Amino acid sequence: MRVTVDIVLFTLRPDGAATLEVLLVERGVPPYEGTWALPGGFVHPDESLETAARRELREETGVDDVYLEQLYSFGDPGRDPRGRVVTVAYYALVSPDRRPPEAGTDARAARFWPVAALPKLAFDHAAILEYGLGRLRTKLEWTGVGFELLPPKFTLSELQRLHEAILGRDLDKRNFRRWVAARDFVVPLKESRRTGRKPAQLFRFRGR
Amino acid sequence: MRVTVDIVLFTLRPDGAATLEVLLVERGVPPYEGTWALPGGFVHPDESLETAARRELREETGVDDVYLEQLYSFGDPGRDPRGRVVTVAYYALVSPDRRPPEAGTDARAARFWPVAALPKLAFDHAAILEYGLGRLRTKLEWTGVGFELLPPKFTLSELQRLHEAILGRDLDKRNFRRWVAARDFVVPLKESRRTGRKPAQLFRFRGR
DNA sequence: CCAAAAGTGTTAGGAGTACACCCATGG
DNA sequence: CCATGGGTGTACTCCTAACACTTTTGG
Repeated sequence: MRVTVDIVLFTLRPDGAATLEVLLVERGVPPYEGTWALPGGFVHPDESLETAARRELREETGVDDVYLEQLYSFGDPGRDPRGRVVTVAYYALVSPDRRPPEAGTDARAARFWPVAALPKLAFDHAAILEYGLGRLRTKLEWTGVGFELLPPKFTLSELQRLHEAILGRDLDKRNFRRWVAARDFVVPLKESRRTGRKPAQLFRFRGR
Repeated sequence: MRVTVDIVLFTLRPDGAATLEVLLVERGVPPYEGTWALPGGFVHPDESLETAARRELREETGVDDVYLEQLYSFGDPGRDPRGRVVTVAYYALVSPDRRPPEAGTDARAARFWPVAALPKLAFDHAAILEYGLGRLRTKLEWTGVGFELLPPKFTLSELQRLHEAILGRDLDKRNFRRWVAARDFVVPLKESRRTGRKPAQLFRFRGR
């Protein structure tokens, strides 16, 4: 019986609308050659599960240094045509100001896809992705997770658009700002962003 | 690389104080022969993870038909002296009116232990148990889970003692009853329990 | 001066918490 | 009649949700 890790890595494209995207790789080897899949692969005998997840992410996509959390394990017989494979799924968050992913080992291509318009996925990866999305939403409501998806300096409007993108609904500006202020997630900086309009106060996360 | 399942099975001893207990087996085979451990074992090639968890529970302890939910996967190298073993942990809940567990395959003994007074555990099972306990507590606060720990008919006081046992603190009787009523978790029955004192209204779960 | 995004307060309803007394029964 | 656990209401606080206008800047 073999064990793999698969990673559902979310990012946010800061294109005004702030669309939520997931990192996928186009498989370069059978099975499912040419099909898009979550990055992942077999766990080595001497590494922990989380280490394996980080290594696979780096090898297959060049993405490094991410927030990572274990999600769920999927192990139905028949989920992998190569035989019995149990996968431990992780979810990860990266800010969009990182260099774009590059295809690595066993991958023909690596890129982000908007969660609203995904290609057909290999194995049971559609189910894994769906599970990750659900977790991301609940995490966001109970804890402050989500900050990892933004660049180090950001405006409150950007933070709000992030939450709206993940939750899939609009939020009230004043209530959202009160909510953020009540926790103390963010620290105001001495800078503001001079966009074409009224300048916006910049913030960073508290902690790190 | 091999895959096991381990089950953290909670029950409630209805001894007035309502103590929370966990099912453990005394290992009858190496490694850790003679040490107490969570029930569990290797996943067969043709069964799902959850099926494996149910089978192991039945084989090792005679316990059947339980509420079961996946908890977390533990896979650090070195956690099992037999080599690299990844375990998928489940947590389970049973009502206390079931017949007592019986030692089965590979188990010298099987019994419940109060979570407040546990023996030394094999492998990394102490960490797994601790994780399960944490999950049980948070589940209880956000959802109505916990009902599975009671017999089919129960009084509100019994339900309250259950919550107190799991949360580890006392709850206000009136507030607790209002909380239960606000969700609609329970349905009143036409019976009451004639205990030595004022009879108590019996309830069952909605949608059992 | 206009377009565009930033920023800001008040009110109403719901949920949780603290708190004390009467009731029904069996012995 | 008394000991025991069953059962009930109110007031306060806090969090959430609804809702609209003014400010600053670049062009």
